[in-house]
Amino acid sequence: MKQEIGYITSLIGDPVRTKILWTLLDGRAYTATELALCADTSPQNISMHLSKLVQADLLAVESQGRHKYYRFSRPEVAYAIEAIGNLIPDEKHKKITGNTNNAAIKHCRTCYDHLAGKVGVLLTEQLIEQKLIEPEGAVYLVTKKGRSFFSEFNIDTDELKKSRRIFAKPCLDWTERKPHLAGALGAAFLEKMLLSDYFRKTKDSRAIVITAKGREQLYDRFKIQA
Amino acid sequence: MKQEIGYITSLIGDPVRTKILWTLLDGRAYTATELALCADTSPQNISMHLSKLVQADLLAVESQGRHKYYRFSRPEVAYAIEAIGNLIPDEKHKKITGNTNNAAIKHCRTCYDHLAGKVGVLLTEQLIEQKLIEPEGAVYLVTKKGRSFFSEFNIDTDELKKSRRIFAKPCLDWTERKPHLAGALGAAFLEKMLLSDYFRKTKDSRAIVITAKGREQLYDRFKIQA
DNA sequence: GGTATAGTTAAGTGTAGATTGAAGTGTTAA
DNA sequence: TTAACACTTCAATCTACACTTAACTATACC
Repeated sequence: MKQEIGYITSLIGDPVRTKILWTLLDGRAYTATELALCADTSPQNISMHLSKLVQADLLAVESQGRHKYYRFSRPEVAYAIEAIGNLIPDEKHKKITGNTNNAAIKHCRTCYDHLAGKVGVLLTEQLIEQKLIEPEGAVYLVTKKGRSFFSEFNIDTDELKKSRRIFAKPCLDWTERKPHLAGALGAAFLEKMLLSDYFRKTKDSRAIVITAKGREQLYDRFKIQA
Repeated sequence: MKQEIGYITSLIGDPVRTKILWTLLDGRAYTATELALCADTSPQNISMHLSKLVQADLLAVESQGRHKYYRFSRPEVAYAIEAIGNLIPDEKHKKITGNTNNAAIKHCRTCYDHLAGKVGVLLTEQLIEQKLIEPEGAVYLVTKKGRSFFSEFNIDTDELKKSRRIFAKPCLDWTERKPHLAGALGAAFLEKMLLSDYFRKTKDSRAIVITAKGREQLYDRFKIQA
């Protein structure tokens, strides 16, 4: 039973669970009650749904005091949800989540734990253009020039490669339909840019706002007018 | 309603519809009754499910006489289903579809309309190794050497590029977890290899058998012992 | 200690939507 | 021109499983 796709699809298929997964796509860990709010349902109900998702190894839990934090158990889950997002009938992507601020989310957002949207795609294209990373098969390699670039952000690429997680790979952007940088490097890069206050996360959305500082840097380094 | 993921996930979530989608993953077009057999349900029921999938633009229909042939409306649907396949709990992939011939399907199969499985991945690696195609961003480019290679198979790569479909891209293999060649080129390549009788499709499975001729060619050209 | 908050578990209920049965349209082939 | 076949449509039925109500455990903080 557990080894069939039907098991996975039926899990993903429930509207409440879909909302949970869609919410977690911003890469943050959420508590059960936060998710209950997002999915607009009761604590008991969300608890039931979450336990099913954990049992199927789609989500992982971590207890912190009386809170329980839920997040994706592995990046493939996020990739699959994104792939499903790609199937949403086009029609100019009118209502993306039923929310309103779709312009912002198309422009600049997180995809699991890395940068996506128009800005994410442009940035990735520039990293390649400037020969900081280069595509090789279905992954990206970091060039010598790239290694020193990332070290400016306190990212030790050699150290990152040691992690179990895939180092750097393209992830298809569901609004731009072009690839953006994902994997351990993509995650680290976004993390450092958030730390450097180039970007700031928004409260209840995957949208990300670009700070004045970030705007300046994006233009100076990459000629991106964000 | 139609512009939300919940709409898509709930469609994919039904067990009968999942079976339909999983079956169509071999790239063939199936009639309604064939699909009813695969999904082990009644004609009326399959008709209802199919019409929902068509309405959502996940499937396309073509009438031929009194038959109706169903297939994926676009490659992204197949990619999404494959991405979900990647989420099946590992445990050595014991029961892949509930069928028995899992060894064959892991070794050599179709993924939508191109070659996948161990052989598909090895072949793709060799195409890169021999500099017939080269990765560039999230797509593959065909080298000059590659152009003449494919023309041996009566594939006019320049002509192929004119189609709306993405020319050549890596697709993550859900058994090998490595990329294999997809897109218009991947589809054309498999088509020609089937025509040349290197491979033959099997009746009710995505598994593909390698002919003696194919085995020879794979070794001679690519040093692949299949 | 006591009280508030976070989350879980168990039993009973309700309903969306899959399934079935019966009757229909259009197509093929004898 | 009849019969068999491929598929659809429309009610009627059935049922899995999400949701609720209620009682419970565990942690936090005063």
